[in-house]
Amino acid sequence: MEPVNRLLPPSWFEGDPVVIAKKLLGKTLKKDGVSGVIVETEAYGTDPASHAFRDTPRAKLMRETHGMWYVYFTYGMHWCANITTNKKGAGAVLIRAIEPREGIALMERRRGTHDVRALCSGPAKLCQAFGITGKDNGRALDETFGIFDAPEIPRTRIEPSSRIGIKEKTPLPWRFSIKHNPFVSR
DNA sequence: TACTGGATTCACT
DNA sequence: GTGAATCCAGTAA
Repeated sequence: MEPVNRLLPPSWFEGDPVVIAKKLLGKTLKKDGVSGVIVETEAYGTDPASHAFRDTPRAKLMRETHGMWYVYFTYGMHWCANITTNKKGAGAVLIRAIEPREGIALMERRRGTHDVRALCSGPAKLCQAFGITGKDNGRALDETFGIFDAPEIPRTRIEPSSRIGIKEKTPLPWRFSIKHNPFVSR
């Protein structure tokens, strides 16, 4: 049994992104006094839906690191936070939703809402609530911005996701979420 | 250099 | 359910 509230080391993120994505559920994300429990993740490898599908500069982190933050900008206004995973092949896990725990007042200010369920129920929402931006891209996970162990082992459901993934009929990416949790996206 | 479309969210109908 | 917001990485020329 692993000790509770331990900062997960980079080696913890070395492996198959699908496996890591599932194991991340129930773990705690902490950043500068704000924290919450991860309730939804998505795994990306080298499938067509993944940035690493092509060998581009942006995907360098996914191809060459594990246990680091990969933060990218999308739709002209949103940030999305991933953790790189796979040492041998490209991989990353997108954090899609979080159940807020600490620093809720700060999250509410950043998000401009008092609806707790709307604070982190989406990849771009949680980045706004946690103050995650492009400045965090390429950072190593540490005590101030990292993933911590949690005692509970959540029940999960597994489903194929992403419009691209479905359209291209690829098995990836895979989305994982804690069953019946009200803080998941959609 | 000039498009094109996106791992999203929100307001509006 | 639909469309706008809005910037950047990637691609084509």
